[in-house]
Amino acid sequence: MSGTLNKVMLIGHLGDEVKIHYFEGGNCIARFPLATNETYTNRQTGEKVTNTDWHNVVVRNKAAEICEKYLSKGDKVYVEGRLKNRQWQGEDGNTRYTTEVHVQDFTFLTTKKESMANVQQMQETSPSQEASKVSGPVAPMDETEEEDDLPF
Amino acid sequence: MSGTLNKVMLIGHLGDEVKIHYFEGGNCIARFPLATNETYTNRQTGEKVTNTDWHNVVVRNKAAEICEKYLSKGDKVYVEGRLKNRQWQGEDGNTRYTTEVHVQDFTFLTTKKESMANVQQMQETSPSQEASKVSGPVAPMDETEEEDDLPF
Amino acid sequence: MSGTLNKVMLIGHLGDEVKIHYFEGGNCIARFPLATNETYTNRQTGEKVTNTDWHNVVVRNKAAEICEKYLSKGDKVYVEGRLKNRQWQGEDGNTRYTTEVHVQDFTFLTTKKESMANVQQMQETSPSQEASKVSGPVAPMDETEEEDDLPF
Amino acid sequence: MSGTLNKVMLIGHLGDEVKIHYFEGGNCIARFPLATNETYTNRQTGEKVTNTDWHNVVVRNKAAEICEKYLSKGDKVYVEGRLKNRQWQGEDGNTRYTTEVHVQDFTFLTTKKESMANVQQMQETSPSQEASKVSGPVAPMDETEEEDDLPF
DNA sequence: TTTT
DNA sequence: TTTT
Repeated sequence: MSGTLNKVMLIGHLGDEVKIHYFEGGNCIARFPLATNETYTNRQTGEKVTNTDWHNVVVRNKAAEICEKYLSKGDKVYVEGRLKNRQWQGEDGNTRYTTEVHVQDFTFLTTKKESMANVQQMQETSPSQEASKVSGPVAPMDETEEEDDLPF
Repeated sequence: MSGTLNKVMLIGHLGDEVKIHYFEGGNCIARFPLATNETYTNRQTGEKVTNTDWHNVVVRNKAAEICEKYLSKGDKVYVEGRLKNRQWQGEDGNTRYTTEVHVQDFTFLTTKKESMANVQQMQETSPSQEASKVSGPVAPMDETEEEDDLPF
Repeated sequence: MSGTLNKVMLIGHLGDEVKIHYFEGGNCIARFPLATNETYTNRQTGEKVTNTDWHNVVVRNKAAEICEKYLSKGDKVYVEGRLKNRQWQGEDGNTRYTTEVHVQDFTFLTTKKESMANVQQMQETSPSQEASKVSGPVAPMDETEEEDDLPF
Repeated sequence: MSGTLNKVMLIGHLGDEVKIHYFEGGNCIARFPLATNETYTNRQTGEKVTNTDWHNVVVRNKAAEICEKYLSKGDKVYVEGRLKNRQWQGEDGNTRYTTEVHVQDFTFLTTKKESMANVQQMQETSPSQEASKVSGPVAPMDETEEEDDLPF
């Protein structure tokens, strides 16, 4: 259902290290701040202005572990996902709202270690996918493999 | 400059009427809430869950006036723009943060009045553009008109 | 791997019915032409010009069957996918190239039958996903169900 | 008008140098091939497969000149634009079709010369824009400057 | 070949 | 607060 679209695409730099948190049962979530910039010239003064926007990026499970392993503060990354509003209780008892970018796909744009070569362009995987992937003899990294030759 | 990307694309329904505010000098800004839905089936219980995300959409100047004129509560619209964090002072004196979607392009997806036929697929125009458009004998609606003089 | 991005997003109308083709083994592929329009005003003559672009849309497997079942000529649809070049042998023996849009996600924008309510916003599913969906007692429609066990 | 969307977003590497062509009247067009990759693991054989897609990128006028000046074979770039079908006459007299990506926005992702720092994240400008920009005391590079202080 |  |  729905007929709606909720899509965010960012290229930016990590403002801090990736923080990962594990839940009971093995799920995990990683978070990091991502900075994007816009630059424009003030028409009155003629001076160049750079403005930074910070985005709360959230990644889950296998993708979270990959980000935690390979991304560092300052790295450039492309992330694609959806906007999600999260509300939480402030210390003063009031409800606060935060907008997060929940990642569905990403690509590292800083090339550092050759070891990370084969983990890029990761897609968020659901638990069912991961299960089947781990159990299979050859675990495909994403969903782009040709499905024609697949035995199910 | 920058080498970064900050892009949001939404298809959703207006949760309320468009509110427009005029500034001295003639600039204006319009705001409306936009709802997107995600639907999934809870694997434990088997029940279908619909979750709604609300987005603070912000439109400026000419585009704002078109939205205010043609969009109503419940209408479906495609908007494209960038994420922008705005901070404001709460009543308790604390700084609060809101994430907004600043619209650069949009398309109406609810077709109601034939009069709106020629205002769709509006692109945000910079002041310089608008100036030249108004002054010219024929005001192009977007940036694609330049191809007229090119032989392909 | 790769550090590249290949993304297409279209909202358009089907120019013809969906044609589906089944392979041995049960895989299938569906194709349909999708029209997008641009409109601009010729600056010389002042006349309004509408230009149509046609896109070769390709969908696979379960998503293909849903499109074939619910989409008809003239319907409006949002599709998201990747550009893919396909080459084929012309009758004259020369190699020809066609660019296709291979769909990863889509949303119906024409609302016709209530029966299609629960098939929209389909994501291309990998074989492993499909397997788990069909075999499981509760078939998740997309990848968002994993959040059930997470406390936020 | 239109209610349609035609959007392409690519991150890839230039497969060749930028070729620019000037028309009478000062307009110009630049072209270059852009490569994107997808990588997947063949589940039968277990071998990793990389597939490259080539895109015909087309840029116009000021943006074309910037690309010609700062982009070289092998550079990584983000381009955003629309799909456009062009037909031409083959040597055998038959009509051939080519799909091009007409760029509306781009960002260099290879950082080479500091001199290019202030030309990135360029947006395609229509002739009217360029005219007004050049004539103004301070020419904004794109449309993101704050419009609040503008006299209309 | 679509749609407004 | 929207929509299906």
